[in-house]
Amino acid sequence: MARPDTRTRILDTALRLFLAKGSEGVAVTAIEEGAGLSPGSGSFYRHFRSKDDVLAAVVDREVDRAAERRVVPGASDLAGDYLASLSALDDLRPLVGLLIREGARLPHLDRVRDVLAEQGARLDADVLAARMAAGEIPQRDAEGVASVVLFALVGHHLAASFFGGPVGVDRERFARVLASMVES
Amino acid sequence: MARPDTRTRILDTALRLFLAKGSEGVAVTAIEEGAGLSPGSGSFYRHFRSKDDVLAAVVDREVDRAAERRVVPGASDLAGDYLASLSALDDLRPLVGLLIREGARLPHLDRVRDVLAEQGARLDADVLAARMAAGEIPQRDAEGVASVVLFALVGHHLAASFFGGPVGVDRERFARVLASMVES
DNA sequence: GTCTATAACCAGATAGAC
DNA sequence: GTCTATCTGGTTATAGAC
Repeated sequence: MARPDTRTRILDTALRLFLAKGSEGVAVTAIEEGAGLSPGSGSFYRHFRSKDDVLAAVVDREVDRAAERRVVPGASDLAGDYLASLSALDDLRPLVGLLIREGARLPHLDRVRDVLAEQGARLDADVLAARMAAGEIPQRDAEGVASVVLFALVGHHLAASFFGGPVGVDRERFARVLASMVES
Repeated sequence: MARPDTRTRILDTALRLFLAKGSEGVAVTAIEEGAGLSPGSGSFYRHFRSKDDVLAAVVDREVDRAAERRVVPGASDLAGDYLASLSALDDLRPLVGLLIREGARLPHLDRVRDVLAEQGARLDADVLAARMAAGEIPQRDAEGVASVVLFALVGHHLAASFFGGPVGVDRERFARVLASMVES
């Protein structure tokens, strides 16, 4: 595994530092240093026009990575579905981290939102409504249940992401309990 | 209602700007301007030693406000409880916003965590376990259910906070559905 | 306590040699 | 493509008059 090229090393370093300190708190000098370039040299600028430019490129790359992921279609049971969703959220972690730290300042916010929405689409109220109609799960406000499930999963993920580790019960147990609350 | 004193105006302005842009992105000049002082004058420094100092003071004030709030003890029904919890989270919004934007850079992080934990304590697994034992709600993994409830509420709140408005179903409906999922 | 003025510093970005 | 060196602008923070 050869050393990645300079552009890639800059992107990797920038992502890491932006997540740790926010883009405002990171000097181009520090990015150069982290990428193995001489700090203070303008070598960074042979690859990106500005710090905003590299932020946009970092976001683009993360969105691309997120978009590439194929969403597995409805698995066997609900608990499995929810566990898979938590894993999918894991993959989105760097992107979500950027979103949280940079807020509305992020470029391409529309595209980011689209990709996140697509990832969340599988937790659709329609699927729940169909299962309710089929009598597989109890009749309830399908849209409301979908909303509860979505926010429970996202909340669990955000807490783990924010505190840097698992919070509360582990994810298998979490998915199991959540499924049981939907199913009965 | 007289105009607040300068120190208070500085704190108010700093909170607003920090939430909007993050503390790194806010110049002391801008805080002075927002507080009705002449931008570029060092008048700010008659009240705070530095920008970090005012950040600490802003956090302190928000934590104090959060700590002052009395948590209403277990109300009549679960849905009412959950609705009250969402309102309590609303009050914490500025503090949570700071936490999200500033991350680990925040001073007094321990105290912040303590206050937030206290606010969340009412969603205790013990209460659920007692109701399960009393036969009021179905027997389930009480700790797991408490975790799901907590993250659902927090997730709902964070999404609303982040996107600047209600997301998905309204909170009454959300609380009602969540309660029904716990109760049956 | 607020102002004008300014010092000291640091970060973003560029020039030109190699 | 990377380096040394530097320009430039903006930000923190201070000095001293009022």
